[in-house]
Amino acid sequence: MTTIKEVAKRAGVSVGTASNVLSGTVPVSPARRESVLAAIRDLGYHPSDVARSLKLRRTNMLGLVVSDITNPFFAQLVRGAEEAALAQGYLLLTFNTDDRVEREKHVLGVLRGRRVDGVLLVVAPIRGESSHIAETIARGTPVVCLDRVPRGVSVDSVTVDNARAARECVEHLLEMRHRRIGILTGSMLLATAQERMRGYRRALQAHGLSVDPALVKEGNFRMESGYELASELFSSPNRPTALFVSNGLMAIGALRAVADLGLRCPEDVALATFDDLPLSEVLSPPLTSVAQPAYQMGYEGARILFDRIKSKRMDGPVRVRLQAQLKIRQSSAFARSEVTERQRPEGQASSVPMPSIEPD
Amino acid sequence: MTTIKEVAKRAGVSVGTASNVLSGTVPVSPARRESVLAAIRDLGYHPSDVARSLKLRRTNMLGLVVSDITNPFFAQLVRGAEEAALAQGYLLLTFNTDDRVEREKHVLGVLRGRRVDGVLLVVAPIRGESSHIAETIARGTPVVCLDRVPRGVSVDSVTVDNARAARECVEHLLEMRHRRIGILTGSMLLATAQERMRGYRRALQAHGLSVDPALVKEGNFRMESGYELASELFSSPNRPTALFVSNGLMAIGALRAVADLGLRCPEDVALATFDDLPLSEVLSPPLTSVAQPAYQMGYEGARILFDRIKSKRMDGPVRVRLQAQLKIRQSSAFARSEVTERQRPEGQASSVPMPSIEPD
DNA sequence: TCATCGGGATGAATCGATTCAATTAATACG
DNA sequence: CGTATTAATTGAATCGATTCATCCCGATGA
Repeated sequence: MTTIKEVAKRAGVSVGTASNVLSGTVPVSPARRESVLAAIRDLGYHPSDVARSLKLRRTNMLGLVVSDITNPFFAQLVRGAEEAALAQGYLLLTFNTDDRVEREKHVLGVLRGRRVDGVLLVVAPIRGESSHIAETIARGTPVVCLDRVPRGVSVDSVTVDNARAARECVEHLLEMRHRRIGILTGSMLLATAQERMRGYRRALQAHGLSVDPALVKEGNFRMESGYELASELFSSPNRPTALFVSNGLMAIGALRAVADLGLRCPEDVALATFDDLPLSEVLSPPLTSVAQPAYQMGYEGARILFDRIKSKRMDGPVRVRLQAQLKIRQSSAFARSEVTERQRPEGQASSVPMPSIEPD
Repeated sequence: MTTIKEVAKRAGVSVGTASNVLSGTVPVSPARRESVLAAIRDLGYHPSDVARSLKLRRTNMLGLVVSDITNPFFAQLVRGAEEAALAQGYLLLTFNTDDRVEREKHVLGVLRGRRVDGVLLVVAPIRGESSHIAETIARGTPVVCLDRVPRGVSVDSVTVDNARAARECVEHLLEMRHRRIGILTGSMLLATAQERMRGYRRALQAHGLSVDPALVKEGNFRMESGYELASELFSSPNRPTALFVSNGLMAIGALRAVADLGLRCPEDVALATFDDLPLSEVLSPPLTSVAQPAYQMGYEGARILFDRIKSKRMDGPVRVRLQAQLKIRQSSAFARSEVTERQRPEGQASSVPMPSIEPD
């Protein structure tokens, strides 16, 4: 691997001059500049970002810690963060924690060793306070939390207005004349799960209904969990006529449970869910779902992080809250639908354009 | 940020000794070892991997370049690579190229600057030869290609036996009495697409059938492309009775097209596809699909890379070929099915356990 | 008593860049 | 022509680790 010293020697200049040609911050006479550029070309020189990072005490790398990249929601979020990062010349060191705090802590330690300039973090559920995050920030590494805000920590964040979106979604089910509406939540240690639960409760209360504990099931945001909880819920004697699921993977599990129990959706049970998976539209029935701006969340998070990094401000936390969008499809049709299978309107789903994998 | 020099000073020893305590390669007297450890604790010292990388001329980082992480197949592959990497103390710098060669080239340049120890690469389709890959290897950065092998380059690879899997899949459709079987391929610039096409052709030939060009549609492995091509294919006067789709995203598009055309699957048209998405089972109908060992591919690729890195061998390329597994479900039921909707056997799909997101 | 041996410890050199004080060259001005 | 001024260039110090030649000192043996 050739170094700047070799370039300088071949061009017959000092390393300082060679460096100045590279950076362009200090003027260099055309003649020398040319010979340096020629040397670079001849030797196929590429500067070492490692050496540069050491000297500048800045790595131009960000840590990106998510729960699980195979969850389409996080995959989108990662893409958004990547786009923003690359545009600023930053690279992403990506990690999955599978929602395990010990992995999260470990990863934060690793990132410290690597001297990343900042961290984008989707926190794992944890009982008690997250001191390791506060410590990371105190040590001088800015952190921006995405999707979920940890308790007891003052930290920048980009989240979705979960309560509002959940409420809107459940209200839609109420408008569809449902009165017994169940809910599958994620781990109640997570702010997102709590907020979605709150939205559910508010919607019911606004309609003079109260929450029936038998219809509330706490899971862990995974498909298996959705399957199991929905199975329990739907095989109980007086099962709900509609179900609000608080994330996409659980919804898929729930749908599977519905099918396995020989129930039909939406005729026997209506479904509405958080997360608009690319497949929500192709499923049968197409799923009514809350489309979260995952890509934007990653993108915005990275921008906030850059701002922290560049300004070096340590002032009060920036909290950005994005709005989600309810997409009404056929899984939440009227209870005791009057229309038959054949006649049911197809308008809703078909009029929506094909979802694009490519953001923007 | 505290340095080893400060640790040494506080412990009253030389930096050399402090370093020796850290590495443990050189014996240090118990008394000094203790005082160094105490200093480390007091100061909250974490060694800088940047400085260490510079000195050791090794970064313990791998580049991971994939097409698009929102494709569940690649998400799984990334998880496999991450698992293997972390186990060896390596970190992953992850990039998406969206199958654009210019991005691939750019990323390879960036990774060069970062001095990664190796690269895991899912190549983008390209016309002509991929000299940039050969150059990367020649410069001393080992590369392992995953899923797709570039043409004209001698490089390590981990791929799936696409031809065999495709053939098996199409033969299954033939056994289901289909005779007019269409195919949606990916970009024919990709080895994977070619091989799957070959498998399709071989299966037909083995049954005395020849490939009807009107039933062959080339796409780009994306959902939109699957939708468009399937729409064309199925609205033609004498449409196929079955369709073999060469990747999961296109299959979802195709399924959508089938629905939009008012056709039923499998009654009007049977479907079988590459890629066993987590939702394949939940779709209606559950999709017959070729389950690729994506996770394993990432894992194996990383292992091969470590071997190259550590052994520094530059000998002939290692080519690992993994086998895929055909999962027969209801989307490929008998043509002109005698069984009615209600009576159709549910065995196949329901007996399969819930797909796990967690590998292993 | 003196030479030998060896385990520990030291500190300078090194990795490959950036940067800045010092120096040199070029130009302008009186 | 000498000096002040500006512009370009140099080279050494620095970032924070590792490593190795060298040195120190106590123990051992003759």
